[in-house]
Amino acid sequence: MLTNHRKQLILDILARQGQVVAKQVSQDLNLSEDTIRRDLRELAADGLLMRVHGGAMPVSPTVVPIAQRRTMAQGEKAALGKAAAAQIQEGMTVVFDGGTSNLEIVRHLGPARFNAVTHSPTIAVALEEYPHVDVVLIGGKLMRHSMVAVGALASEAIARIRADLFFLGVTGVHVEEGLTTGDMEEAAIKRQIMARSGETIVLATADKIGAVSPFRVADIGDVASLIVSASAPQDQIDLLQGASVTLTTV
Amino acid sequence: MLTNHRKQLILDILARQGQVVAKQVSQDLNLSEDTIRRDLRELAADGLLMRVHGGAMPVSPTVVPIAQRRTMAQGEKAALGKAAAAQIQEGMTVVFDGGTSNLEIVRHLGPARFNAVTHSPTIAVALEEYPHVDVVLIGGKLMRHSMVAVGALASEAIARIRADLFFLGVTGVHVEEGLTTGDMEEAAIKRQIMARSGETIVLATADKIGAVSPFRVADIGDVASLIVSASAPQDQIDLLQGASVTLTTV
DNA sequence: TACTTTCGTGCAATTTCGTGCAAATATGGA
DNA sequence: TCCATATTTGCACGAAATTGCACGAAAGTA
Repeated sequence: MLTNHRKQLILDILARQGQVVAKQVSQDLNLSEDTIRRDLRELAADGLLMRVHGGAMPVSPTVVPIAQRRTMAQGEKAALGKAAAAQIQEGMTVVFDGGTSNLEIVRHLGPARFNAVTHSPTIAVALEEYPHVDVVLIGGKLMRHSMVAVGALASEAIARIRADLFFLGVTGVHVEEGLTTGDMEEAAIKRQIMARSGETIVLATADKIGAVSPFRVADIGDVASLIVSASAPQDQIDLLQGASVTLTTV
Repeated sequence: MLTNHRKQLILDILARQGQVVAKQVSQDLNLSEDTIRRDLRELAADGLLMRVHGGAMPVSPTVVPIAQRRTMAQGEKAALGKAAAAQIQEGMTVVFDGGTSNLEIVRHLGPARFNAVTHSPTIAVALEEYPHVDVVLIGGKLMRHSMVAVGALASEAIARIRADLFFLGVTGVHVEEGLTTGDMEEAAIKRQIMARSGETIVLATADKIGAVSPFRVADIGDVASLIVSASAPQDQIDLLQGASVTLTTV
């Protein structure tokens, strides 16, 4: 590993997350903390960041407009994405379903190295900016509106995968009708990925709670965890709490 | 091994991986580190790269290789893309390789209905806005910088395809060295797609004419047509006209 | 205050760098 | 063809850079 390359990496992390933790980086790169601290000192001497106890912060808010905008404009989906991204641990294999909610997870990924699997080219493109994440793309016929690969090709590829985590995207979350989506092919693929994954997590914005779409993917009890927006109607949240699922509201 | 050839190779590695490690290159090419270091020194003197301890980095510290290439040769690529898009006929099955040139083809697609196949999620996303085009995505392990799927998964999927047309992307077009690219896996996939396609068309911007990258995809005579920028050096164009290939300059 | 974590400095081990030099190879002219 | 010259390559060796560790100081936490 080249020193300059490592420094760029540190600046990348800073730009993306708004902070750098020396210990974290040293573990990620498998180097001593001394080395990382030396880098931080030198970068600080160049005015590229500001040292703080434990790591570093951006030198000024305007230098990292991207990172700041992200933390400032935290809409409902961004908050859900952040909570979901926190579930990803070093070394995991994680499947990302398509959809804007899952895209929001990718936008809030931390520094953990893991293997990503997705059948959504949109998600794959978004993952490009994380050099420490290995990406496997699932191919197949692309659905027109949802932009996810389905069909026999996708099915075969998924059969080869064993994942730890699956972020499932649905258009309806209903206590009795379960998790539903608008296309039969997509529902089938989602079911198949669930079967190949250790845990399934569903992100649901307020508008999806209590909604029902034509095709059922699974029952609510089939997923390990449900991350819902706290802005959803209280009565719907109460109903979900009756179901046998870990409910997280953000 | 020619000195200039080796230097070109080093620049290619730099563009592809964003860094060059002297030790690594010397082992790959079975040469002493001294030789590689000398090359690096000379390339640095020409301002083509920046020396760092252990190897070299791009001249601009924050340059992302793929992003750089995206902004390069804007008008030239658009013209090439337009000419290539005109080759697509109603009902065809067309494979799009990755790369910015092929992205430009997608941006200039006409109204013809056809089936698109691609192993590049970037291309797939760009195809979304054409509702009359059916898209099949080829999955696999995603290469870091070029963002195309490779490996066994991709290979198996390609084996199922029969296409009429293949828009091949390469980083080097040389009369004697043929069509070359910077990664072995990618070269293998490209070859396989060629074998499954009726006709192969190569788009080449001026900077690729006469260039040679480490891994050969095919000979120039193996492709049906070559669409090159008229702004390429005349002597290089003359050389290509001697080859047995349909040459279109735009 | 007591305890833990992080910081900075000095130091030694390792890696990489630059230069000089000699051998091998390529070039060019008689 | 043969010889002189220029270029390229590999090696040796001292210099410089990088890295990890030790240890006392400083900062943060309860």
